Amino acid sequence: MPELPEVEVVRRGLERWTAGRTIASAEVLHPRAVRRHAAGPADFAARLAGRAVLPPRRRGKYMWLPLRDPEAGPGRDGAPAEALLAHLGMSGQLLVGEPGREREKHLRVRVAFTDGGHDLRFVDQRTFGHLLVADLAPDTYAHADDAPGAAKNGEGLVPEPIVHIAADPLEDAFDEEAFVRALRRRKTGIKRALLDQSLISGVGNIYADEALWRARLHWARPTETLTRAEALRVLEGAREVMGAALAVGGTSFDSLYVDVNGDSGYFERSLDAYGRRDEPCRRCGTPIRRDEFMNRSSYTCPTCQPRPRRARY
DNA sequence: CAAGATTCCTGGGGGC
DNA sequence: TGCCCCCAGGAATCTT
Repeated sequence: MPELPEVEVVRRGLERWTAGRTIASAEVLHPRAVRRHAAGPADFAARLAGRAVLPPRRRGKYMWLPLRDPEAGPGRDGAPAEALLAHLGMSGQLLVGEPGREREKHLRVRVAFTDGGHDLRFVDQRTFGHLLVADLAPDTYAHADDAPGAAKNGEGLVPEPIVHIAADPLEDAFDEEAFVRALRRRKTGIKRALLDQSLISGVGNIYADEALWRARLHWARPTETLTRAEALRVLEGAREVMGAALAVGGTSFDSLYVDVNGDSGYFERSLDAYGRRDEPCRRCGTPIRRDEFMNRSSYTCPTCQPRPRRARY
């Protein structure tokens, strides 16, 4: 399941393989893959054809390729106005490879480039992921002191459909104090808050459990009872675990999460809580417990992460 | 308005 | 061996 580290691995692959190239054409093989592009698949393809792609950017689990008109000469500020926005959902893959290779079974969108080199394919078995072309809007999380000239790569801009997505904890723009304040103002359980992308982005079910295990907090802990120190501990746990996962190429349980070259990450063996039902806690040896919550699994150590007397879901 | 429930989707795997 | 059912879960959209 692609969360922040997995998406970042893909973003880096795109940076290497697509930045600076010009799109020749795009082909939508399954309309559901572009369902959030309101103007429809034909408009989606038309907006990509002939555009050059700038280095990819990412916020949380979303990534985007700012688009530029290659013929735009001097006299304009050169700042991109639109971007190709992608979310991988549960099973989405962005793959780069030889144009002539066989079509993947769940190929949804194919993008060809004017140089005739490697193409870009969006493959998605469960079709929870999607692509769209969107206007770029000012980023409310951006620092005001961005370097001059940065705008030409779309810095300080974010696709309009994701302006409500909070900064992620690996961004410079992430405001720790604002996060702690917002978290403690909520009246819900800590895990639900971590999964709410408008508070902190990039955290999904796997890394939420890992961050909580590191912080020694139970998933049903009411946010309004968290101390400042506890809130910072969860944040630190999230940063550490996602940073460690990124360093080894992300987490992969099967062939559904892969980088742009189709290779899997190695972080699964390093998980401390997620998926470890009945296995000994790596801190204290107590068997890890699985609970059901929000129609998904939550894994905790009953000793290190005792259930609060007053639980919130 | 905020919190919680519902909804979309497909193939792998377990049970019988 | 085959079939049925459950399960995985991000986030928009809904209901309360």
